[in-house]
Amino acid sequence: MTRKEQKEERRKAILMTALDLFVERGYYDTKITDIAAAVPMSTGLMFHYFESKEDLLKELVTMGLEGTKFVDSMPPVAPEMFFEQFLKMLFDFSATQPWVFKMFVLMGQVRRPGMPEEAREVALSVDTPKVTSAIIKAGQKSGAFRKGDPLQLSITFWAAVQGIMEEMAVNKDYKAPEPEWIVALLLK
Amino acid sequence: MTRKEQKEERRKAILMTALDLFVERGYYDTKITDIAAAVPMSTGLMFHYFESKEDLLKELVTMGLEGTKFVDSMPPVAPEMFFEQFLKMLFDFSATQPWVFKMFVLMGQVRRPGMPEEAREVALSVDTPKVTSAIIKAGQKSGAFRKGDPLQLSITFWAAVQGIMEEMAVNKDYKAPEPEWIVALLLK
DNA sequence: TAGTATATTGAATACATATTCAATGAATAT
DNA sequence: ATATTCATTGAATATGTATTCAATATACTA
Repeated sequence: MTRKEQKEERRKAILMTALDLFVERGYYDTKITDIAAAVPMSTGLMFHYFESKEDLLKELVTMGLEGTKFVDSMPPVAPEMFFEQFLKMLFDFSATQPWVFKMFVLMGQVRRPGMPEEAREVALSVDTPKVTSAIIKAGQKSGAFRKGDPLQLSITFWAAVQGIMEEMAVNKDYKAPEPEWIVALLLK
Repeated sequence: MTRKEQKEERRKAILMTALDLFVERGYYDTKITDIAAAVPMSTGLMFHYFESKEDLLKELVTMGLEGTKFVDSMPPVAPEMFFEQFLKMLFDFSATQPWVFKMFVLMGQVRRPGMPEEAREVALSVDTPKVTSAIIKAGQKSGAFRKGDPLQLSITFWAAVQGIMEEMAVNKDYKAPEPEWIVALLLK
């Protein structure tokens, strides 16, 4: 393994550790020393790999942004199926690929006011509720979805999902719910 | 107005300002100087009214705990109605008594790991999901509620509500959803 | 093997922010 | 009226934590 690859490995280890801690304890309550201790490595070395704590967050969110592209790779399905399949995938990830799941949670957290500006802008650069409101509109036409402003329904849905995922990230005793429970929010 | 009353007023003003900021920007990103500037008052004076920032948070959460008692004052209703009425009340509060609403959001936030221990313990001292799982169980008996572990359903419901309320607290363009959308999570 | 680049450490520094404090003004009591 | 208590300020201090840095070890290059 080349030195460059080594470095890349180490960077990833830091990123994954930071992701865990950011999601479990929150960005501001996670200290650089906490991340360093968990990797483990000295605190000073952290700055050999990342310019700053904010930079670390920004890189994570940028990765997360890439990740949102996997939505595009989902096979096209009817609106009635889209949300259920998406949630199924997401909740399965929570067991098989926790980092994908945590990334999703982080993206939601970083969108909130008060988070470091640069990272926040990256997180806000994809507007999921707007995208999925089109799917909801289609579902309403076909009659399976409940009446109501599609954007409001969409925001409500994703806000509920965010709340549930944060609970999952933090409460180890809590098992992922059935996707259909949550999709019921949208259906007639 | 006596001096004692004056002081009480001022304390309340600080508490309400802090509540706004804590909910909108998060506890750790809200600086004492931010609260002081918003009240407004000098930063030093803050410590004439409260021992510390953590103490301020703890007093807020203690108030919130009192507030949970208003649930007991809700007229007894059938399980199918309980959640819908509760949400209706909560969402109405978001317009008429924003502080009650924000308090609810804050309680949820302070329960999370990484928040100051004393305040967190107070917030955790009431276990809403456990309480309402009994109502869900009753609703399942009567046939209106969907199948599934009552506690898991209960946690899911409140996690979704928390997510939606945080969205409301932060996104001024977002209008409160219809309670029935969310209650659909529990119903058959 | 010698020399150069990279990785690593932990202590020193810089910085942000919570908290204290000495001084001043305003209200209340005697 | 004077004394006493409380409210208020803003600057000084303490504290916690991000960041830098000089020193050392380790890995690569020729």
